Amino acid sequence: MRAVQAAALELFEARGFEAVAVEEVAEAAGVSPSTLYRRFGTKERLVLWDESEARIDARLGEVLGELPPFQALREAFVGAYREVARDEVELHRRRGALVDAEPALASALAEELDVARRELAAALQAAYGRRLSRVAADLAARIALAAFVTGFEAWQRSWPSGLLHRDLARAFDAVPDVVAPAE
Amino acid sequence: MRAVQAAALELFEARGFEAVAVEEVAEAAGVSPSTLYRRFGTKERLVLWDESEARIDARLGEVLGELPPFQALREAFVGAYREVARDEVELHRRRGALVDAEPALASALAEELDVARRELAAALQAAYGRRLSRVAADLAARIALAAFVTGFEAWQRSWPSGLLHRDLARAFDAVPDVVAPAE
DNA sequence: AGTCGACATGACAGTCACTACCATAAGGGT
DNA sequence: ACCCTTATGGTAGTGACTGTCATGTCGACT
Repeated sequence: MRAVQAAALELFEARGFEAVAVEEVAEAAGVSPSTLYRRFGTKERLVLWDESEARIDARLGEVLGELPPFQALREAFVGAYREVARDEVELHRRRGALVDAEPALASALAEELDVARRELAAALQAAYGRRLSRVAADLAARIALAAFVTGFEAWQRSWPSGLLHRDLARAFDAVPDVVAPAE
Repeated sequence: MRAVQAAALELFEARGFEAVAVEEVAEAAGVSPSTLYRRFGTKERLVLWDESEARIDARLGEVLGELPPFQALREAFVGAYREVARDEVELHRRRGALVDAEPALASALAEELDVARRELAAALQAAYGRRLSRVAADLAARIALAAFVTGFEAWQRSWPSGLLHRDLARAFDAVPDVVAPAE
């Protein structure tokens, strides 16, 4: 899988996402289109597929219920990226750059985040029960994802001087100011 | 356009979004597939196309710079829906129900919101200049859209007793509590 | 009235992501 | 050797979407 994604990134970076047919990626990676679709599902997931999402879920499982809802989300996202290997960070950056450059990928990312939002809201509801209304759980999940993506993009712009988990933390901490600015 | 959308909604509600081919919508509406694609662009936009978005933009133009950034966004969304005709509200509800029922439409909506987020962030930057950092503008736009959609969905669930603009206002007002809960 | 140009529409052919469906290996246990 | 499971490759389709060209319609201009 990693090898297939690597081959796909090479091709997409060189010639553009739309200009490369899935069949070419399959050939370059040495697998059949059938297998490729079975594993990745869509052309976009060749880029968006990410092993490290599991770490966010794991961290969230540890802190859910221990902290207030939004703080738990903050810790899940920030904590998950506190220790990542250097080559993995480089992969995040390449994929992020590709997403920024290709509208089709930006759209697909928006879809995936929408799915993630549903799962986060459901996890919050399960952990906090009726202490958290449906509307509040939904809002918390949406705002946390907003902070996450904003922090990630800020990190991309600050490359290579920035630290991902630090930029994420900054984005989360900026939320209260943005919502109720002193002005 | 309204007529075409009406025909599309009838078909999609009756037989499901995926089960209806664009060609069938074209025939039912009495236009050619060519024209249909030229006007709506994608199959999903047959449902998502919305005349009233212009009112949000208009209201935003009035209050941008007059209020603090997030308050301006709040007023743009809430104010735009304060006075809407009854049949138009009914159309919103039908389209919202379809979006909830059809994953393909939910994905497409996520994409459109992502585009809207970019435009909002750009408008904020233009209006507030360097008083608002890029990260803050991005966050404000994302959070406002989060509150908007959350409020819209809450309104759908409360139908027919709720008022759209009131549920929107509630969602926006819930944001500070969600971010920093007393617990 | 007649003519030209702009513009919307329709028809046609083609591309490509994606989906069944079936056949074929490749291990793994009995 | 015998299956049973699982992963893979191949093949034939579907349907959304694009590009292009021809046709009509309407208004402006002479």
